[in-house]
Amino acid sequence: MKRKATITDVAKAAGVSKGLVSFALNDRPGVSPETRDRILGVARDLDYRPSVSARSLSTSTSYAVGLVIARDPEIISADPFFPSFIAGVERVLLTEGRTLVLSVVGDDDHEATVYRTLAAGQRVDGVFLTDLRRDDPRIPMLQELGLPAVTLGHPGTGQMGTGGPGAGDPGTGQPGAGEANPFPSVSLDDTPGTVAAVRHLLDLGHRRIAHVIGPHAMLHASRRRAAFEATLRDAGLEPDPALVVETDFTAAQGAAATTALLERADPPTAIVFGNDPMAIAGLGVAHERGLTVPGDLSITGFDDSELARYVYPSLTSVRTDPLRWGEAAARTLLRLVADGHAADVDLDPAHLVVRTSTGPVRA
Amino acid sequence: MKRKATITDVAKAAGVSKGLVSFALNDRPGVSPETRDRILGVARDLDYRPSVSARSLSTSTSYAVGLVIARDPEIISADPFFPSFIAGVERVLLTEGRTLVLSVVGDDDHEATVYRTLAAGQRVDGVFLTDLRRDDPRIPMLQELGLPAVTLGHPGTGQMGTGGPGAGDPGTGQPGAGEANPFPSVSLDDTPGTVAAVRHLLDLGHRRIAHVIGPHAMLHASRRRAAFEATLRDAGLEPDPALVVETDFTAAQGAAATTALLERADPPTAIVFGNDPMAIAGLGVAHERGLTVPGDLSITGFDDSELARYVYPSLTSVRTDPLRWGEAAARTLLRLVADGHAADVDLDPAHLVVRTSTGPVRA
DNA sequence: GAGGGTCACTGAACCGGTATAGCTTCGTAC
DNA sequence: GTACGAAGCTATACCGGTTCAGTGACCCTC
Repeated sequence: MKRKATITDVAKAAGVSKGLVSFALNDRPGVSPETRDRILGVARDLDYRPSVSARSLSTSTSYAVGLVIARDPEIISADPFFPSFIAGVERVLLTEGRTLVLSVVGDDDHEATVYRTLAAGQRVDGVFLTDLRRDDPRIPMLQELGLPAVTLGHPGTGQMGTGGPGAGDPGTGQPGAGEANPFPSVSLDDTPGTVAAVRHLLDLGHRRIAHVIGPHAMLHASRRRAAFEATLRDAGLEPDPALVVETDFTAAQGAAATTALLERADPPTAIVFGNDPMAIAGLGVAHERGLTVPGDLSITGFDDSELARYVYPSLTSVRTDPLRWGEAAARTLLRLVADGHAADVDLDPAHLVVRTSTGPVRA
Repeated sequence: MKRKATITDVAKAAGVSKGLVSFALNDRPGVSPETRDRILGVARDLDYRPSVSARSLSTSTSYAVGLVIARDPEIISADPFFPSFIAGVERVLLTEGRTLVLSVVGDDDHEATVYRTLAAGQRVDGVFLTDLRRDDPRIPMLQELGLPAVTLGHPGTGQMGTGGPGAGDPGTGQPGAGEANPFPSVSLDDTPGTVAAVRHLLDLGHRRIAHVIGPHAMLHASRRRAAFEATLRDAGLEPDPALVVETDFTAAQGAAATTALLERADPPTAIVFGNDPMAIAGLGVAHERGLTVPGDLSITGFDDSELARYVYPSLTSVRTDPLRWGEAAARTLLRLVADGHAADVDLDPAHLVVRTSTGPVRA
């Protein structure tokens, strides 16, 4: 293994100053075409690659972006959202020569430390802010740190985009309409998907519909809950709080929630789950108890993971396209870092994919 | 947002030279206890954090390790192995102040480029080598690049550890026993798990057992196949090549393979799947065709993901503990980077977790 | 009380890039 | 024929750490 070529080596070999090599490589004006070609040729011959740390040091740029995931390892592995999202992010970063610095922290305490470390150590130029929480403390913190960020969804209204057509969403409102999002957001409005799922069940005749949601602290959970309840009210039904169960998104809690719901004196005839793993676990519990799906119980998932299509019965789910979400978020973050600003992006809203886990309520 | 404090600020504030500050912070001898305390105090007051790029530049160390995943985004999101593995890696890195640089590349062409870029740009100090392939070209490449690496499993014999007790493994042998692994390996012998799965099915009376495996090019696929076939032979059965189906690890191909197997004139009575998503998809196909599991068909998975416990019927699977694997791999890689060498690690071998997707063959 | 050794500390070089002021050289305008 | 401007290039400072040779001060020893 021979020593790596530095910019000085290239300069010497090309018979110019290293400043000029820098100019040529970053194609800036002030270099004659012939010299530029010669320099580029020499660089190629020497297999020269600029040192990222040296470049970072002089430009105060790290050429990397960060993703901090504050969820239990268990949950991450079960929920296909993040892997897909990351894949989308990578797809963009790769073409731009940036890298992704990933941090998985179990609990929230460490989370703040991680952001501080990333920011202070100049490890990353910007970060993605996922799983937004109510009055998310990370937003002022990142502002104070001066670390650019892109939020997944609007902090004010969860992932609400420009407003789901006709969704209403009277539950969440704009809490503190004054506090605008200081960061660009990339949103995929999941309200229409939730609404469609509930309407679909209503159309099938269901009246006792349960909702198994994610952690209350996460904005999208409360937003989806609001959409869920608003849709019921639109149909003239009063939502029953006892039919809303909060979980941590794991299959284990999805199963437990299903069991609890089915053991009630007046069990629901349909359950809307907050993600696919929980829905699949719910499917298992139903079978276990001798219920048929969708005969005795209809079930819907969320995110439309690959497996949804292949379980039995195939799972009606809400498609959110995390891959595209990751791509859009990455593009927005890179633009923000480069230009100092970037426009909000609204992706195609989530929509319902009807399969065979939902059916008419038993007469 | 005020400017970040540099080592020079600390030095000035403490009234010493910056060299001494560096010594104090990296607690090296040659600093009096009082001075050290004073410096550390000042550093804390100023909320000083060393710049990673500056440090990287002078030490030629990036304080980051890399993981390159060369699988389709689709597959990664379906297969819980990598998320868990990454979570394990993170758990260790976090305590050591290192970060993980992740790269997801769809196809193998880009893979080489990514390694070269990571190495040449001094982006990472070392990498994890996953999904080892037969005569893996990445090994000589990394050697040539001088980039430290840790392999998941032995390149010679797949993930074989010190040899599963009594497993025999006459199929794989040591191909080219001369080519030792230049890198330390962290292995989790999955042969005992495979053997146990097949034995379990044989004990239940199954004779026509199919095997749905991962890509042939990946070492663990061929190793598991060998273990599978050896176990059949031990029982006096001749393996039927038609009952071995190669897939890309996606649920889609798992479903397709199951369909193909069940449409044969002499369908298998049990199927051993290479991962859980495929097994779950297989479960779905069986149900779809009106078969009961395990009455008409027994099914086993691999990796024992969280969902395995919650599908119906609950999935008999082989537990491999990717989380612990990640932790061990990270520790080994850090040691390798720090000391220049590290010992191979053999984790507890995979073992079978029997649930309800396997049962006696129908009389 | 001079020589030797240790300890605490300083100052400057260095890592490999980028940024910029300044120096040639040449062409053109008046 | 001199002045001026621009193009092309060089030299050097700088980013923020680490490393190491060197400098005093102090103690010990004979």
